[in-house]
Amino acid sequence: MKHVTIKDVAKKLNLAISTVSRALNDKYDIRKETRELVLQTAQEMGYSPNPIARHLLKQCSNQIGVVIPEFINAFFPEVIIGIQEVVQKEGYQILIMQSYENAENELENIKTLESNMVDGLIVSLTKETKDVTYLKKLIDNGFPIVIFNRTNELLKTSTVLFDDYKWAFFATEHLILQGCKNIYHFMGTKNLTLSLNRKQGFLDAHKKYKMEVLPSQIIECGFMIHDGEREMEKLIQSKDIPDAIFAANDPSAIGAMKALKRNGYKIPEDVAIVGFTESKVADLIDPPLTSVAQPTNEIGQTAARLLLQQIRLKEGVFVPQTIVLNGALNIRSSSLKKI
Amino acid sequence: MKHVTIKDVAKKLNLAISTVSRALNDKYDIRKETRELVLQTAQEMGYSPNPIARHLLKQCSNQIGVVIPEFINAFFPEVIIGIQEVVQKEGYQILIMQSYENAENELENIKTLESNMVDGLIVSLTKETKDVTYLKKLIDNGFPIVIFNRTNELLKTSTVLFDDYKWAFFATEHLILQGCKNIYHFMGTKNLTLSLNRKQGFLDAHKKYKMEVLPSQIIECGFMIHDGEREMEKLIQSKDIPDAIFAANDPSAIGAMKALKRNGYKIPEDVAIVGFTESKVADLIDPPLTSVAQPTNEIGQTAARLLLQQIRLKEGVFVPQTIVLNGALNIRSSSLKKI
DNA sequence: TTGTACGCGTTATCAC
DNA sequence: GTGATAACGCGTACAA
Repeated sequence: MKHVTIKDVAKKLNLAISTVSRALNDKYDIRKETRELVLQTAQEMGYSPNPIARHLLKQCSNQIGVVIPEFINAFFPEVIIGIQEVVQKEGYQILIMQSYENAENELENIKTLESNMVDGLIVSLTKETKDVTYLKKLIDNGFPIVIFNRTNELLKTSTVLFDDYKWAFFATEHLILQGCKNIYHFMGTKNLTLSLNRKQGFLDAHKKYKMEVLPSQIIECGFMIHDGEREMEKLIQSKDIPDAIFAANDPSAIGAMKALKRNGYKIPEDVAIVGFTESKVADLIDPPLTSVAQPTNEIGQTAARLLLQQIRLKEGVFVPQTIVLNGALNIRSSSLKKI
Repeated sequence: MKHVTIKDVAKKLNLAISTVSRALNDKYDIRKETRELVLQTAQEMGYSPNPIARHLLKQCSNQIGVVIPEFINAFFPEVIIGIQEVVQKEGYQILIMQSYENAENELENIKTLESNMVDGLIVSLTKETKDVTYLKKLIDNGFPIVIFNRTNELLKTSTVLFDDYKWAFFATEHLILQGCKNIYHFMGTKNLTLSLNRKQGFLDAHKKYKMEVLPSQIIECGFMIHDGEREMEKLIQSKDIPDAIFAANDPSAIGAMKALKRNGYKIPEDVAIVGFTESKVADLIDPPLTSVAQPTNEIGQTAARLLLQQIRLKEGVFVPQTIVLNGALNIRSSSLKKI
């Protein structure tokens, strides 16, 4: 697997390395004939430039690293497609690493990408990430980083967020207006800002209608189907059945539905369900799931644009921007008590 | 974002670069005290080795590239998790690139990873990939590559496959035994071997029961929900309604279900449905979908093991292995005509 | 035990 | 226009 190098081409043509380099890069003054000769023989010999060498010299790579917690749920893959749509046009490529919702993997992924000289990083934190000192250090040193959705208050850099508070409020209000009196919230892990915002929306909707919320109505849950299933099963075992559940995302809502159906409860008659982060299957499952839709593609595109902007800033002063995107509540039968 | 280099450390300690290098790599004879001094100051200065420089020198990177067609469907992400479980233990990291089911992107991804000096590649082809000359050239040059699931007959390298033929046969037989007389097959694109194998299983099951298959019963379809939806909608428009559908994967089966339900057809009474490549939502949708389960995690692990084996082979003779994994048919109500 | 010098593949800055 | 050379950061054979 010997790679053909610029040197090989130079030797073959009895030219200096620098001449070949110039021909290849179409630089400075170079005689047309020599350039075309070089180009042609390079082609024939199967030469392709070695980006590694170029990175070492230029200290940049035209590559962007993307670090996400998981890609089992459709959310992150969809965001990545948005990212790719933007950066590809500008000649950048993305390298994706997933952390498997594990903070150690995340740190290692970030270090790997950084030392591979990506020009910038787009990150969404693991549900377990508590210590962000390394990321903070990178940001403080001026390394271009954009965070989306799952962030941490300590990270002062450009961020793309969803209006979690507002839509959690609306989702909860919708359940209240359906006549639900005992709504439980399956919240995400506490170290994520989005979990806190969604919880706050849940609380404030109750406050608006002067309804009290007991601590037992808020259950810290994971983001996967089995998490929702497990928590719901626990409730069922202890005969503690709410009349509605507002889950922090669709998979945990779907898990709750699984457990409820298995135990003979009817949705929405016995328990109404609302999810978050509209998934492709929301309207396929039985019953179709009411959910808050996030603009996944737009999140990716926005994050990518902010990052490219930051990368190209060079010497100017970098002012972090936070962009909050809007969504929609797709109401389906999982939450409609009366028709 | 100035990186601390080995040179900086050397200068600070008034040592030669090579001494520092040796201390860091714990090589040869080096005085304990100097080594510890170097280690400590390197730590203090925040030194971390530059992998790019190391790649250039060593011509290898301890990184493995993974190129997949898409990750909207759960299949590929699950395979990647299997890959990661194996390679991480051996000190390798994976860089993931997705081709968006586009052959051009795929080629570019492969080239990027190769020239970034990944030590090997794990690839599953795009549904559109017809020209595999570049991959073939890499393989012929001895570059370690493992293909899984979506392959092409020209690629003579280690491959991890699913027994598509057998399980397509069983899935079809199941429908026949349910009394279906007019089964349609939504097949994958023709250039993928797996599509041909699944089709052949479909045909041979009919042959076993002496049932004829008309060309119109086989419809080339994509792998996404909207593909199945579109093809089913076409059939409905032309009043050409089968009594069963065997789809080449779950999403296209789900798409077909969507179109059928929207048009008032009952599943399985009017049309029975069987999917392929068990997805997480198969038993959540309405009605639960019968599907062939593939061992996604095992596919990933096996591919990773074959690749590591090939990478470490060094000078030995490489003998490509093809490993065919087994699955299961999960029968649910979408295909049960009588209970 | 430590320092010197070279090379990995490029590009850029000099001379000529 | 073209050639020689330094540099990017690291590892290592060789000299000291």
